[in-house]
Amino acid sequence: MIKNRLIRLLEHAIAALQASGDLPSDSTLRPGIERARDAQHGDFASSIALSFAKAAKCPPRQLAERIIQQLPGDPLVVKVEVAGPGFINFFLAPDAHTAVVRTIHEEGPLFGRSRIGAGQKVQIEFVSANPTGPLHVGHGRGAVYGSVVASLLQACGFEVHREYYVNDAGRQMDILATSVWLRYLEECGDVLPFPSNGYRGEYIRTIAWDLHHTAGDRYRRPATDVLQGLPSDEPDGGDKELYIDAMIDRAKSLLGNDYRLVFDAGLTSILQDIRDDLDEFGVTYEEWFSERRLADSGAVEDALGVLREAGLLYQQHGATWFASTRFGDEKDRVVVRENGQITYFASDIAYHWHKLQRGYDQIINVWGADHHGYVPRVKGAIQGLGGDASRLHVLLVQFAVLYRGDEKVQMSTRSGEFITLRQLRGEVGRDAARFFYVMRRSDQHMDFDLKLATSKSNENPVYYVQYAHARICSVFRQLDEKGWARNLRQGMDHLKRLGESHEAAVLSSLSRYPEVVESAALSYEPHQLVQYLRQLASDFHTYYNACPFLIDDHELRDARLNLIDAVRQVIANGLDLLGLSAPEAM
RNA sequence: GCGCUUGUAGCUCAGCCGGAUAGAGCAUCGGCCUUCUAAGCCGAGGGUCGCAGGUUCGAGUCCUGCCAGGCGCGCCA
Repeated sequence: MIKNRLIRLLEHAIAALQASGDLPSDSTLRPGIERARDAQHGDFASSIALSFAKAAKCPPRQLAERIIQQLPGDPLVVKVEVAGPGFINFFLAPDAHTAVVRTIHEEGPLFGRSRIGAGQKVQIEFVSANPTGPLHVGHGRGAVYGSVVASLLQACGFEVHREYYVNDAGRQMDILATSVWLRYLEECGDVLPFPSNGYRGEYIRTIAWDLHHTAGDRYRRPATDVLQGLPSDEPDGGDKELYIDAMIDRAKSLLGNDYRLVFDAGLTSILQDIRDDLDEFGVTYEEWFSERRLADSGAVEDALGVLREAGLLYQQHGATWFASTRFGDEKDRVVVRENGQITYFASDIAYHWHKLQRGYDQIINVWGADHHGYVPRVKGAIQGLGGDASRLHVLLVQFAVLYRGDEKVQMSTRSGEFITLRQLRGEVGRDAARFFYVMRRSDQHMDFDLKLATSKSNENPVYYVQYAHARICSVFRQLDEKGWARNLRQGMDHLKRLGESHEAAVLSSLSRYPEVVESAALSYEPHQLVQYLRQLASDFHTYYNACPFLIDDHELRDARLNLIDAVRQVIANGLDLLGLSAPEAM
């Protein structure tokens, strides 16, 4: 990267000034350099003289002059000047601008990838929705965001392990199993009241129907036994939580060993649906990590044992507490309830302990933003377990609010009426859905306009980038139809003829790509890549309208074809990282 | 009430480690298809960067207060 090359030149100059005593040697400022916004300011600009001026006790412009005097020569740099209050502007040689075309051609799909993360292992957990129902649109954003962050890190050389934590243990799953069983009994012909706290979705009936279809009446129990002696449910003035818990116990006692089979029927059906759904959405994992298997391995007891030995657990009111306030949490948290059951948090402690033992350099959790209050206790748990909490990065994803034009699409999980991710994909398509989910910063609220995402018009930003790719492919088809062929070598030999301002803009954008991938990856911000691709596409469309490519001057023609082929390659590489297709025709 | 977070053009949003004249898309208005795909391009209008202080060579960016929105404050998951 030319940027790093310039930084090294500056570092050299700073070191020289420090050696001669013109700069204090204890200053640790790294030379900052950025792309000039205005072409009049050259290609790159550094404000280092401005930030160093005070420490050097020297006016900024004068300091800038001294730094320039100490800069080593570089064939790619044709001019360096002081401008404004003390900026150092770098002007690059024409060869430095066009070299990227050659590089892109040589590296092809690998262009933009780097090795900065080489040797580092990253675990990233995302989505991890409870397998109690199909994924809805709220899960979609985290799914795309997590998968793109993973791709970006991988492109930077990190060894990435994608993981879905399957909450296949715990009370919610018991509620699911019981809901399936009650619907199953209805299939058997028994009319029973359905718990107000049960899962009412239509998919439960489907699972129950399948179960009845394959197992007949095997799991049927007399209705009187099912209902006898239960507390009253909420509509009858009772407590819905107590009622559902009693119903769960009833299911377990009446079904005995069969309970597990009903439970697994619900679990495997829903989990398979989720896997298929994500797969079709371009979201894949190295591992589906089972909470139940973790619990069965005794990991919870082990992890709590570690905390106990560290003196971080105590008993109060019959429950076991973790002293998370010692690590900055607002209050201590229960890990084992009075009734002896472990909490979700205890299970999560065990899971994170397991992650720690696997030796990752970074542990990334993608969570819905409503879980932000949960972060301190998990970080506390990691510290309590003797781990390094700075290795845990919790990336919060805000919910997307759905609109259809100006109309807000109401979402209600309670009633079981929500738009599923599958419905969204069906309505707007995979590419548009993915694009919309990552086009904005994920830690901020976003409005997702279904009408806009569905439109196949110029209103839809998805097609803008893809269209640039298709247009370039079309140019090469036209080249064929004219009976011409691109002379790659000749084009590379005449890159210097790319002197139009539009060509300069395209070249500049192309050379930024590796910087963007690196920045987007290290800051976990896929939207940077989206913004970049829109800019590159814009540069190309402008160029396309201003300059013809298929011209008689074959030297210039080949140079231009090489340039737009480089654009095509970079757009394809970028779309690939986003999990989007790069159509050759639209 | 406490904690976290957001406030940038009519709307949706970018804005890099604090840098030079705050940007894009949509919407509005006006142009460009006998020539490589008009899902495109060119141009115009549109801003007290929520408000008030502070930090400094320099603040949309950092700090404090206030106003407004969102989220979180279970022996739920």
